[in-house]
Amino acid sequence: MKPKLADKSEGRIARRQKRNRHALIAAASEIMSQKGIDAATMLEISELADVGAGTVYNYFKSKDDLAIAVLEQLMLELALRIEKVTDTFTDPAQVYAFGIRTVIDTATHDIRWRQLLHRSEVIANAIYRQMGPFAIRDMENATVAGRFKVDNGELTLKMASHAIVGVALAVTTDELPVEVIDETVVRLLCMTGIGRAEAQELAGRDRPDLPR
Amino acid sequence: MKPKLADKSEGRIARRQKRNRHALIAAASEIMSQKGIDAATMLEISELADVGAGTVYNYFKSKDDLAIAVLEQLMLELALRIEKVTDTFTDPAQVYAFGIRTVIDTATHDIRWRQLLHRSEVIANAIYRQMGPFAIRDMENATVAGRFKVDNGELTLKMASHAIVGVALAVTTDELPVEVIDETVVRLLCMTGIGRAEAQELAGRDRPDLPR
DNA sequence: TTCCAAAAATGAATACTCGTCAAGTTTGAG
DNA sequence: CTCAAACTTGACGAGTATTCATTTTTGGAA
Repeated sequence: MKPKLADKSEGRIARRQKRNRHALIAAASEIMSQKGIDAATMLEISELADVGAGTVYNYFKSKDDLAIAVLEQLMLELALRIEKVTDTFTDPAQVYAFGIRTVIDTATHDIRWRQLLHRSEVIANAIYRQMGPFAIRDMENATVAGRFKVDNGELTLKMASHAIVGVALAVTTDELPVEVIDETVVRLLCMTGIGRAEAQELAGRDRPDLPR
Repeated sequence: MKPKLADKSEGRIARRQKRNRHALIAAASEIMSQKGIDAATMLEISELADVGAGTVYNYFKSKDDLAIAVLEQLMLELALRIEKVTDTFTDPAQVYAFGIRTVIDTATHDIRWRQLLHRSEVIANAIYRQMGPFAIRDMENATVAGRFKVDNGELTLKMASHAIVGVALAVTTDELPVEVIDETVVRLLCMTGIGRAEAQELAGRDRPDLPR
């Protein structure tokens, strides 16, 4: 800690560490998506990432910590992809609606997400934390524009993220039919204070494809 | 399985089995509430229930199965206590509102629930399954009475139960202040198709104490 | 280039767990 | 009393997350 490193060297270390961290998250993502978080073992993950078993703990406090990192990365990627598309939208309410819809669609259809839904509070939290900055901004914009009436964005998003995970879980386990997704989106939009008719119109609009 | 037992004897066996089952659920409830579901060990539980370690598996398929039984019992008790009070209500919408409110209050304030919230999908499912018959009946009654506009009670309850757990978890971890509970109830009522003003009035009504 | 202390990586060892199962015990009808 | 079915038991197998003493790597200083 004494010898301060020059810029170049600091970059080197940081880069290698970032490589390991990345490799670990990628490996964990791969295995956890396939077998579920609980069934994935730290040994498997470290082997796929090509590091020693103990090395994982230089980067993550625990298995749960690693799972959280995996889910937050997954969510951040999705949030950024959504951002790429919605920055052309003129109606801020539509931006929020598109976000909600895309998250629940992805959670329901993307195979990689299915296994992860069984740790609801972790994935709901990842949605809350990563989508938060975007979603709350959208809700505020839509409120200013007179479309929504949201006075507590954090609460609205907290409720929405958990509800989304709950419905996605019910759909993937065939407890509820996929058709409920449409209605779910409408209900979540209603929670923002917009009228039901407007919510249905919003939810029914054409949605552009996501990039990548 | 061949020799059919007489009524008296059947009662004896059944009673002993019921005792064991009850003791196991009570012990698991005690320990899981204190240390959390994951940290509770099957050995501890079997010792507190005063049965052999292997005996637990004669009554429950797995630790998760036992946890589910614990949570469902906890929820059923609450549902019945709610039922005791609300059968005097004349407005079916108020019955639903009272139920929602009581569940979120209990989840937030009862120490026994705190640790259990960390397995969101399990507890949300317990709420869904045990409150379901009551809550969905109330929503239908309220819809017939013209107070609510619910066409899919299962979906509404699924969303509500997960949202409740999410908010309760956020409140117990100080992520959100307890004050959000009022607004949460209003929002969940809004999801039933009732207007916001009516929802606020409903949520603001005096609530009788629970029995026991 | 060589040296060295600090940082990082390693994987064998630790400490525990869930769930199984062969052996023993209880049950109640005959 | 006898016996077979049903239940109970706790030691044990199979595996796991995490730790830690040891080895390897790193990058500035001489």
